Amino acid sequence: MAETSDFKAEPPEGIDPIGASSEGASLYQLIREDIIEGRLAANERLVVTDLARRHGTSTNPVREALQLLRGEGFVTFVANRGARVRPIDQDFVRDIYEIGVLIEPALTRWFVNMATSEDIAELERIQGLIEENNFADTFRHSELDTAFHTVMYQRHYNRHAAELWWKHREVLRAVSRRFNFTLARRAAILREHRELIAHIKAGNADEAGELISRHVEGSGRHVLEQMRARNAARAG
Amino acid sequence: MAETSDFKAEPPEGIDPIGASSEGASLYQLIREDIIEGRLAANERLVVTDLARRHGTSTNPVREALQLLRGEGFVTFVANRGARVRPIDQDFVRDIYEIGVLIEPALTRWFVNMATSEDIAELERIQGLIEENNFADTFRHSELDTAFHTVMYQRHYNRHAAELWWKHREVLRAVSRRFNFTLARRAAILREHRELIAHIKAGNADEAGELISRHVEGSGRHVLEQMRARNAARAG
DNA sequence: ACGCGATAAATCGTACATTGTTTGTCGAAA
DNA sequence: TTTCGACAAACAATGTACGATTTATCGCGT
Repeated sequence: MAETSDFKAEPPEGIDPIGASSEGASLYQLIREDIIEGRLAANERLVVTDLARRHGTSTNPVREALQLLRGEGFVTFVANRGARVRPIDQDFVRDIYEIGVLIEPALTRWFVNMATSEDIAELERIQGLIEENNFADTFRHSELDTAFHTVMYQRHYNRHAAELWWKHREVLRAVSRRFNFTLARRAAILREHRELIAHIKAGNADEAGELISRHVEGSGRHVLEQMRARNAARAG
Repeated sequence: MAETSDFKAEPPEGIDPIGASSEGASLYQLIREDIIEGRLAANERLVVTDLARRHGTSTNPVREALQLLRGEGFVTFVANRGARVRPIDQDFVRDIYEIGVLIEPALTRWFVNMATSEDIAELERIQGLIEENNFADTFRHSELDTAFHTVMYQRHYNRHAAELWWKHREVLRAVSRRFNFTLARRAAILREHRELIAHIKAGNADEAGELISRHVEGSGRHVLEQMRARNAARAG
């Protein structure tokens, strides 16, 4: 499939939660992206009439999209006062990184024991693109990094865990795109990916799991540090 | 608060995801319970008109409730074909138990380091009620057991993880109520709870985490075994 | 038994009514 | 003059009704 060099991260199969009415589905996606990408401010009111006008539909599809987003946790509701954008703040990001630290090692261990040579080739190919890009294009790195991990988690039998990972990843991807990578972090990412591939080749499931745990934790620490810095800059 | 002996499990604070319109909220809860408790069969069609008539409202609140349930994963949608009940089958249950095995130990370790003497007294009180009930009333055991773990996870700083646990727990509670506990499982539950309290008192966070891991895994194995048995009985 | 077309049924979008909330103005008291 | 509160008008959320379009059902003819 993605033989071209422009990578677009795709969800693991069977995850796509869309399927609403054509109108509703696209509305859901649009609003959701606006939230994740930060185009809608934290706690901003989501006025049904406005959204309907802005997207050229009537109010009902908007209302349904908002409920869907509520169920997924991106929107909060207060009775008779409508919807607001759930803030994607440091606590939010920390929470989902910590959950990742708990879940991803298990997914990784399973993958190591199930990996085919095609899987490994694919990982090495993506890793090649990552090193080639070398953080020049932040967006591209973000997509490639996501693709790298998707190869590992894609086929896991625990669809709930895989779906959870993907939903979290979509948020983190958008958040981390807003920042630059420190030199130290760049080096760590490349090193850890290479080390991970080595462990997979050797069939060292536990070592790979350990490594992923540190990888995710380091990634979380890095992003949170950046968020803190930006907040401090904004406040000071 | 719950000084009376009839326990009703309550969610950790700040979790309640309701807050829709008065109609919509209750509708959401009613349909959700019908799914979790198994009153609506797996893959059953959820016809908006029927649900509206049955609950004495118009269709719009139903549609919104269904979207909310979709976001939470209890309902699946196909475009132009409406909603169906997501089956709560063995895979589903296995998936969320496995996630529990990964997450609950971390929540437990944190609790052990934060537990006050009031917390411990509360745990011992609930454990007393559990032993007093001694599985005579399955429903009651289910509520008490949930309350026991809620005491531990309630105040965790990672609200996402606590919320995830609670949502999973609501499903598992309903599922496990459909079965009886084997004598072996009864003994294990009581023993592990007592042992857990001892670890908490001693401040042994890691041991408590280890124990919870086994506790959840054992619980999952037990429920899955029962589901398998019932399925086999139904098939044969 | 097997298409196949008519009919029934359900989803989905639109428009509207009702109810509750927010806002802004006016006037009186400090 | 400023502040506070009552009141009214605008606004927005929530519920209802309805029509258009798609999907499911059923009976008929082959």
